[in-house]
Amino acid sequence: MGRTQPEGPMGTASKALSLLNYFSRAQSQIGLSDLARLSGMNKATVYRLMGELADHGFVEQVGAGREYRLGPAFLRLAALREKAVPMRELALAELTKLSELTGETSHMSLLNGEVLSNLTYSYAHKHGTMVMMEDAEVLELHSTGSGLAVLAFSPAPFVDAILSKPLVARTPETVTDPAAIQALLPKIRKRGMAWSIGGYERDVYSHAVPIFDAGSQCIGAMAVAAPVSRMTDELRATIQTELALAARRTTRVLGGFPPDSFPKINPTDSPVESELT
Amino acid sequence: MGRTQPEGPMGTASKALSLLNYFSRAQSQIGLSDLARLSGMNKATVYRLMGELADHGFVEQVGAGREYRLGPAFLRLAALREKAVPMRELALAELTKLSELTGETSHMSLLNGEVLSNLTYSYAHKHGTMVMMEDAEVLELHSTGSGLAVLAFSPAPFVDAILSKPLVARTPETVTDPAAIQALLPKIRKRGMAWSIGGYERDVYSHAVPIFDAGSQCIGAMAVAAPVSRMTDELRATIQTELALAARRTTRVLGGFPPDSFPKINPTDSPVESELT
DNA sequence: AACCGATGGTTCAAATAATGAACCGAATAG
DNA sequence: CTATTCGGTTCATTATTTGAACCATCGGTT
Repeated sequence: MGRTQPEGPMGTASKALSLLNYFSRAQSQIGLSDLARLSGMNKATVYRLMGELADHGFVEQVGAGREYRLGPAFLRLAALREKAVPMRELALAELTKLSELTGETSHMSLLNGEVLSNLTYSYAHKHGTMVMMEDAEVLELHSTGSGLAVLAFSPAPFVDAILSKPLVARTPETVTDPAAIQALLPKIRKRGMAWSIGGYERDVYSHAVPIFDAGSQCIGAMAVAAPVSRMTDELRATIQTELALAARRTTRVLGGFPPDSFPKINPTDSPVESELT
Repeated sequence: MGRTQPEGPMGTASKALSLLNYFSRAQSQIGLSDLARLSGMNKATVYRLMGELADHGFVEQVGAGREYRLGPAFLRLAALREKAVPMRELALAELTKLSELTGETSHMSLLNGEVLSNLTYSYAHKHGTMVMMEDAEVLELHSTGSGLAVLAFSPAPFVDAILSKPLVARTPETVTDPAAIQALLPKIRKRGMAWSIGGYERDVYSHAVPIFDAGSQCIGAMAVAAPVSRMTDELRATIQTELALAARRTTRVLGGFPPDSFPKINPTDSPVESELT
């Protein structure tokens, strides 16, 4: 997936595909004029491109306003992808174990352009409260544990590009100073794990470990998210141990390899206190 | 989805998207040259288009042969589609009930170009044997109950186009004579339900009812598939009654409407014997 | 080793397809 | 009734796509 976006003029196919990125959980239907405005393309161009997307079932038009929404073709293609590369299934198996062992919500997300999107998750049913997740939920790179884990193991130009944009504060705890975030990354690299305490959702204490592909590129992260109020030294130790193991198994089972620089797991390591505050 | 394919020259975006259609359960990885041959496009064109698809995560290259396979973007987009239009979830709810009531495998598939692709399915666990299904399994229109149900409620030009192509016999029971199939369609239209006995898999007795969208276009079918050996008058009656009800509810809950010509369900209708033999 | 026929990838002039300002008719708002 | 919106359409201008030919590399055969 592309850490290769702004390369000269976009091809026509790319323009069509990029239109799909404006659909989200929050905005599932978009009209022609809106789409033209959002994309900065000419209305006629958008009209023709969306027509082509519609011919293939990638979008469909609905209702009186003739608004567009994502089409049914994705269900078929996602099933084919999952059959060829059962990422979701394999990740879910690890997450299920991880949630049982830790008693907390675990999830895995994939890098998609400049954000992470949630691939799948697993709840524990040990407590009356738990951190909630959603399919295809978007996680920002700068404000989440998973995002920091990914940043720490991504190429410097990519990191710089992300951190040079305005960083929105999701909570009062969110770190929005690029320099402060850059300073965190070496620690994360050394530990092979990132933390975030209340940076995304106020009361969520999150640990995250990067996941790598066959070329040792970081493609996403596996994470455990617990309520801040429930975090103890013991829980932290359990999460850190089990998450590291689960993430390593996941990278392996997906056919990937951690980079040589990635720290080896040592079971006798003492749990690490947060270094984010 | 498109019953609108062969309209003059394809746009560039369409060419790119059509490349995705060569990936299937059987062929999940395709090399550049193969793809060029399959599509009839120039190798350089395919190379550039696949590069654009790869930039957006729609395909990825893998291994030594640099072969392409479908990318992770579909997982995200499918999740967004399902969130916006929970077809799969709603259909599965109906299928689960349907399988419980009938004791047999039920499934739903969507029209995708000139074939049906399976959306989801539900097994009953009443018997030791059952008809097996798979996600994104492809069903031909001429040789399956679901396909006949769709044909019977599709525009004549579309039906003619399908039946004018060579019809492969999946089993000795498959009807491959276009005229014979055309003759079946009025009966299916009258009953609002199609049958297929051993036409696709040797020992499968299948009933199918079309599903319609908001414009009363047929978009797919819901079906119950039982082993031929298990079919009795009683089971047939149960399947016909429950399938008709489930399909009607499904069309409704998806926001669709049967066309005016579609037969109303009358609970006192006597079960129908097969008219396919 | 030399050769063959594959493969993935690249080039550049020629040909084609994409583009966008302006325009429509319809629906809505003031 | 006027003024904006909307989705959709047109067509001369323009910029992009195209494809034959070209590499370099790989694996098998002779």
